[in-house]
Amino acid sequence: MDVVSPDLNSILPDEIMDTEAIAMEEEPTELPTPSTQCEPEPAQVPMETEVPEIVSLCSAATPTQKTQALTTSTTTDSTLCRISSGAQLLVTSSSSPGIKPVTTATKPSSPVVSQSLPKLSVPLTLPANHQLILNKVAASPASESKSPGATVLKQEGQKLLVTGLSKTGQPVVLALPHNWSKPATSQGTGDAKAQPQQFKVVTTTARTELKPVIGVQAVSSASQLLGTSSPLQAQQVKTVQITKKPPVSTAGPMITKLIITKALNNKGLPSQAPAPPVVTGRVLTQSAPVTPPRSIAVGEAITTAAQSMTSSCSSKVAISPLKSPSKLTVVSVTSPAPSSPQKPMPLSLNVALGQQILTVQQTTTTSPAKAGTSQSSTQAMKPVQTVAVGGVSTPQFKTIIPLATPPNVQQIQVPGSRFHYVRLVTTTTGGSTAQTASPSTNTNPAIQPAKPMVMNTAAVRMSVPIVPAQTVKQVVPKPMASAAQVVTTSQTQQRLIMPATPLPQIQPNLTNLPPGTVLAPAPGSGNMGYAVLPAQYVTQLPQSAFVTLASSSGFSNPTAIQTQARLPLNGYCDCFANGEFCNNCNCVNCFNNLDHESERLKAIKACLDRNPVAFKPKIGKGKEGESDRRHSKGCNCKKSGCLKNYCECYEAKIMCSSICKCVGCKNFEESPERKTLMHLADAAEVRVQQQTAAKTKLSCQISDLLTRTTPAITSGGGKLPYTFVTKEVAEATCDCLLEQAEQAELTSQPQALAERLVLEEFGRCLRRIISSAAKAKTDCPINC
DNA sequence: GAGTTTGAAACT
DNA sequence: CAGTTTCAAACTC
Repeated sequence: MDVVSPDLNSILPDEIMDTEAIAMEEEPTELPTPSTQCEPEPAQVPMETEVPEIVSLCSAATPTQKTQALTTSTTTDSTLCRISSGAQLLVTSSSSPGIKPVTTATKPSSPVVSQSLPKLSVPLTLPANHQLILNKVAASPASESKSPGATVLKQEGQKLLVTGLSKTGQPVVLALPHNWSKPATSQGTGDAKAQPQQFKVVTTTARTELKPVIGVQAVSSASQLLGTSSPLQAQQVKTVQITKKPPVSTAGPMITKLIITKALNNKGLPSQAPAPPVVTGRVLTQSAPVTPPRSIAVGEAITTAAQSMTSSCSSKVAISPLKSPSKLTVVSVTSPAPSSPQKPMPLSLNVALGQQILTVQQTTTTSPAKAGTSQSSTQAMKPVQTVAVGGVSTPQFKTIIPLATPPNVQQIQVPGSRFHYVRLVTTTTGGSTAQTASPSTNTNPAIQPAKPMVMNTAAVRMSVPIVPAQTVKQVVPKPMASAAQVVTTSQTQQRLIMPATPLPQIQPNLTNLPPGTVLAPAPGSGNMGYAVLPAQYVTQLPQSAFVTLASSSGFSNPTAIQTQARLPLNGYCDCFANGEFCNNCNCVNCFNNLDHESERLKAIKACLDRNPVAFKPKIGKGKEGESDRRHSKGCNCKKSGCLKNYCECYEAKIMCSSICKCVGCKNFEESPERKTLMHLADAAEVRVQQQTAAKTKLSCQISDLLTRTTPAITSGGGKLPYTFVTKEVAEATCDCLLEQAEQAELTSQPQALAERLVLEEFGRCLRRIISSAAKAKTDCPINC
């Protein structure tokens, strides 16, 4: 099960994330090829379906397991967490309070990985209470690792790697050990078979809409993290289920964070570019002080989280929504209940992205015998697991934020904040000693040892919002060891991937971790300011800049906000509203950039002060029991009848609801005007499709002729062969002409104009035929 | 492309 | 909370 289906990789975004902060190396070819058995099923379920079909991605997953997974997914009584389409995926488990920095190193067995994260490791020594900026701009997708700034996720063996070069040319590698679900420590736990570790994917179909509105990125990111190679159909939601493995290090509590973000938008990125597998996930694991430093793959991190859960720690996963067509992938973390009698605890997590709800299944290993169970001495405390997707997607960027490995992690609850923050302090690690999550010594031969992924990181402190507390339902066992789950300090392993595609209008209604969101320091909890930076930030950031955000003292000083320059940072800027830095927009005197970092942060703070939900998606799920999306605030249209794009409801292709204050609304189900508009829109779309198809057909016909007919073209430059005008070409041409005529008719063009349009179209067709013939003549003079 | 309309957000 | 102002997108010509 450790295996991540290669198919999943296809899901990976075209864009390549550029993470300068992360250094990664590709694994040696030794890695076993990923099992092909686990092919994500294309099953599609409406995105809003809360209980998506689960598909096992793991090779190890047996049909039975699939069935289980599905069954568990349907379970609703367990912990439910809604994940908004944030750009972040965060998995954390709290552990013991001890906050010792732990060094992380790759597994000794895996020599390769231990190379560094040059940038992070060295320069990133952050002063306490400071933050780390993680986002990075995606580079051109096509170029893969060769192109700087491109981060490519590769799956080798069962490992998932992200490799690439940052813009600065520094290697970036993210790896998911195939056995990531296994405990980091190579404890000869039971055989893998006994404990099925699986990835399961739940696929749901998103509703098909002209405009995919929902932050799909989050999903895709998650999928990337999983390393699935199968291409995701647009509008699919996938849930990955991970079976927990026994805790790795028993020494101490561990906290694992996983943040995944992805940017959908391809501004400036060639949308057509082939999508190389991209890795967006990174996980850092922090072992307890006692345990040796090590680096952990994502899977492992999750496992760790599960462990922590068992130890009455809460693990949280936040998935930021990415604006992707309609894919949503949720990674569920399965946590075994160590202390408890191995009863499987199905925890279902619901993720809502805009209108989408994902169910994340959490299964716990049922058999105690399995894995060398962690030493979780803690009692049978029910772990709290939270999955949240939130954040603002930034279209243009993907960000992977590597977190230093074994840093101290503190979960901090900021009063008044919906977000939980984790403070991470990582120490630079030589990296040589670190162990990979999947020990080669694994007792289960079936499980391929995960290749160690080494991430060197300098001491870094990172503050990351884990989960918006309010947005996520948490099931907290009464017998919590410590009441303050949220504010707990623990050591963790972390990886951050920051997001970012903006979902300007449609975002998950629940949790949002808006990139660019800055939260004031928790008065009582700490002196730290918290911020989530948009991916663009990274691009603008010089290496050293990663730290700069941390120092933003503006948070601590609320009064400073008052002075913020309103200028470009005002709410009118969509970039800013989306939590992004301005890039290629038309802003004048723009302050929404790194050059005006402090002003920007202040503005963000000010916005949040004014409107705590300023960065939340406007379109969310309706009231309980309502399946349709609706505008969170409702529109206020007066003249447009809510049938123009001025209306936010109409623009989002949703009906106005009772909360709207619009006047003369015609945007309701039975509205004839609305129906007419919809009909016209559909008709227009059909026409465009037909026209495109006709042109495509013509091109194909011509191309086909060129390849197979080798007509009697005289090399001497004689007449262009009329033989090109074959029956097929003639038919295709006629199609084009008819289409043109139809279009003219539909648009009520005068006959004269219609005729002219048809003739012009005919002229174009002829030119194309002639051009193609001439080209053929030139290209194959010999044959001719 | 310029000008107008529109409604959200900011502001008072 | 209501009215006004500002703004940029949507729309029209």
